[in-house]
Amino acid sequence: MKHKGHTNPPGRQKIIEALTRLMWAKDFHSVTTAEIAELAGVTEGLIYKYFKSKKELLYQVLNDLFAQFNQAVLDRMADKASAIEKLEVIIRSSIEYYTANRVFARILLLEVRTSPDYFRSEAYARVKAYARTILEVIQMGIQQGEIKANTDPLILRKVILGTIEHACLGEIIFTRDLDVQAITYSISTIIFNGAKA
Amino acid sequence: MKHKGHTNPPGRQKIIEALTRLMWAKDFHSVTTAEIAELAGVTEGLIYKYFKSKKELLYQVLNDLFAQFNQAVLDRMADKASAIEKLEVIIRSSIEYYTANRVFARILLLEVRTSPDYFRSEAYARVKAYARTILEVIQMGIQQGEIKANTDPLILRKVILGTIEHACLGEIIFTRDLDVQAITYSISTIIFNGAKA
DNA sequence: GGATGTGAGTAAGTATTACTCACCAACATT
DNA sequence: AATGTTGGTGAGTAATACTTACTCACATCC
Repeated sequence: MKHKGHTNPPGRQKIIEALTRLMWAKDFHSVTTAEIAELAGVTEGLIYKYFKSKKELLYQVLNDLFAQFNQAVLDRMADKASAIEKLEVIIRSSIEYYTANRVFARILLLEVRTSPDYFRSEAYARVKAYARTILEVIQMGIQQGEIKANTDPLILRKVILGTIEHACLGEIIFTRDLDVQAITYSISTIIFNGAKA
Repeated sequence: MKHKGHTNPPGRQKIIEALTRLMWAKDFHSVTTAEIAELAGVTEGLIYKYFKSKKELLYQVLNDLFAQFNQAVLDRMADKASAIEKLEVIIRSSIEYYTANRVFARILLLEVRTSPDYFRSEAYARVKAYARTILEVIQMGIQQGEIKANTDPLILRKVILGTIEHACLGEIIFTRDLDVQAITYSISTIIFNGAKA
């Protein structure tokens, strides 16, 4: 019998937690279903009751984690009036959250992107919605005259997201610590004021 | 007997070519050693004569491809005098090369980064050397007064590399085409002149 | 010109892995 | 009392990455 996905039984939650914990130590591919089942205290078969595949399990984990991340950023953005302030909050919050939740960051920025299935998943739909929010902030900034009128909003978003991701990747992979305030300031300065003298 | 790696016999080259060709159609993990061997016209055992593991094979493929990429960019940078011009060449060449060689880009930006072994590989050493070259260009630009003196060179590099990668990722994954000239111009404008009005 | 070693390649394994399927035991609902 | 649904088990299975023992061809050296 197949699970319909309208409940959240303890076994299911244990499986999600087990994968998340195991991914502190190694990458997704190196984690086996046997390990997950053992740590969760269930049988391997149960994993496939709740998730179509090992990958699908990963996407669900990401989906849960991203929902939290998204909410955290939106909350912090709420009280900022100007578009540039909002974008600064996005930069600072992302870096903060990524470094504080390395497993989440690794899943989002590295593990899922390799396979095409991800881009049809619920998790990716959430990521897309988040990206749209950023785009709207940029467009608002242009309308209000805060951001140069000739700026391509899609490209500015790429600059912002790409920079954030690249800035965190090194620290995530090598588990180095970084000074969130200093990096946020440096990034904002370059993106908003330009590098040219 | 183990292979010592001082020659490049036909079998070895066939294996590398086979993996590269197979990765046009699917991601690395979905490509099996059986498939590689069949397309190369050799036995599975031979793969493990020349490569310690399937991953090691991937790193070697990347190593070869990155060497070409690196050389192509350096050649194009050679005749540019100013630092900003050099950086523009880097941006344009990267985007051009990534979109023209999607398999290379996918390996470099997506497939290898998931496992820690990569960061100890020869291929990664090459990538690091390339990154150092970019850093030197930025430092030169600061010394010559082209780039703002208070710019953090490491952060500017992150902005440039992060933006390039993010800009290409979407197009690589969804195999969309992009206007290299237009995107290069937009990116350069934002990074060098800033987004703020 | 036999002995010795070495590089290129094969063939037949093996342990592990992701995934399946039939089944069980409660507990609702009809 | 019959029927279905949910949460969970346990014994499988095909396929996969990797290993080991083995050829064959060809240099080189005394």
